[in-house]
Amino acid sequence: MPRRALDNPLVLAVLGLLLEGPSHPYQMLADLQKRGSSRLNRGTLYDIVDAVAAAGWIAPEDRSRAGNRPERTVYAVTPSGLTELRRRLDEQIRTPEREFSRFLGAVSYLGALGAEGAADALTERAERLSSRIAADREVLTSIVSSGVARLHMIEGEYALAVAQAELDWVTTVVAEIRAGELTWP
Amino acid sequence: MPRRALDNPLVLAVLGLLLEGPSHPYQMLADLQKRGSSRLNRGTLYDIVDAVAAAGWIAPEDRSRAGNRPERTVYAVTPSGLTELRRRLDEQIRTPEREFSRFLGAVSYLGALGAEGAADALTERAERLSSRIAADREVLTSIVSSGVARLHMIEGEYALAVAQAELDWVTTVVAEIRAGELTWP
DNA sequence: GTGGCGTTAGTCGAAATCGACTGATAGTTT
DNA sequence: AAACTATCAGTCGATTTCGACTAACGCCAC
Repeated sequence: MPRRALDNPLVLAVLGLLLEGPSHPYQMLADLQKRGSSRLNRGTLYDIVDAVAAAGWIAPEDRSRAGNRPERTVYAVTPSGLTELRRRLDEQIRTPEREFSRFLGAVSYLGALGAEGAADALTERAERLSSRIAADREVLTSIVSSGVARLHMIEGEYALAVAQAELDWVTTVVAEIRAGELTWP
Repeated sequence: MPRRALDNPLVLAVLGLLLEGPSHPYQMLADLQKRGSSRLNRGTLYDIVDAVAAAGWIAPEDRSRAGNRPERTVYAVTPSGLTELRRRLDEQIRTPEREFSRFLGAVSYLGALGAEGAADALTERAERLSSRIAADREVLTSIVSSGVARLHMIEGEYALAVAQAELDWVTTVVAEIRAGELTWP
């Protein structure tokens, strides 16, 4: 009985997805990937779904098959699963955690690139970030104006806000390096 | 020969730490933890160090022991390790990745908490965030004014900037919910 | 001086995660 | 119609990560 597996952040994602309607793992994978979740392994998802089912938070609803393809097991959230979802949601929103992104890990050792190298790399990041932000913003507004409730796009707004802050920071740092205000010891 | 292990973000951290001087895993662990890195397992660190050493990017320098305690193997970066560090640094700074924090995962399903519940939880987050930001800011300025080069604290500045952006976003969303501008469908 | 407690340092079996593989269907070339 | 490719769905052995354990030291109190 996998116990530690229930710590996985995917648990929340699975519960959340199933809240919008019953689904099977393969489908969930596609949904999660469309919502941008990079690096997410199929095998892992099946393991998590099994663990969540063992915990009683979701239950198989149906074992349909289309044609002679492998059976697909369709799951739905149970009442206790709904409670658990709310509990986790509440807790994870209330308590901010220090998360360590790849980028944060990298800037820690910015010194090793030298002033030039650092300014260079940061400049490219700024460019990429800024075009990604523009694209995302466009997608977001077009979806919302097509009638989808803003609440369902709220995580997109958050991501944009954070990305914009990062962009601002990167551009000011580049400026400081170029102006000689941030010096290499 | 562990190959995938070299993808681990800890690899960069190990290389970066050793750049500041030779050290042994247990010491690195303490350093990394002091720099705020939460969730970081000792066993994992030893595994990574082994893998990095097998890749030839670091090499044992010394096997000293204090008293009759377990030997400690002191590692130092090799020339090829320095190259690799620069390569990774450059790449990770240049290419922004979509990272998925716990919080982002949670806001995606904010709906499940209801307007009241959401506003409540977000309010608490805002409070905690804001006091943490104040504390961090103070620590940062005191360190810099004590003579440590600003470049070595740059990741702290970045973290603060992002945290502040998150705080701003959370407070505006709370205000919108309370004002009935963000509605529950 | 010995009993307890916190720190130093590392090891190792168990648990979680990954990704390559299977094997079927549907559509498109050749 | 055989051959090729893409998508659907899941399984399973190999790899990675975890955390409980060992064990020695230093220090303080009783």
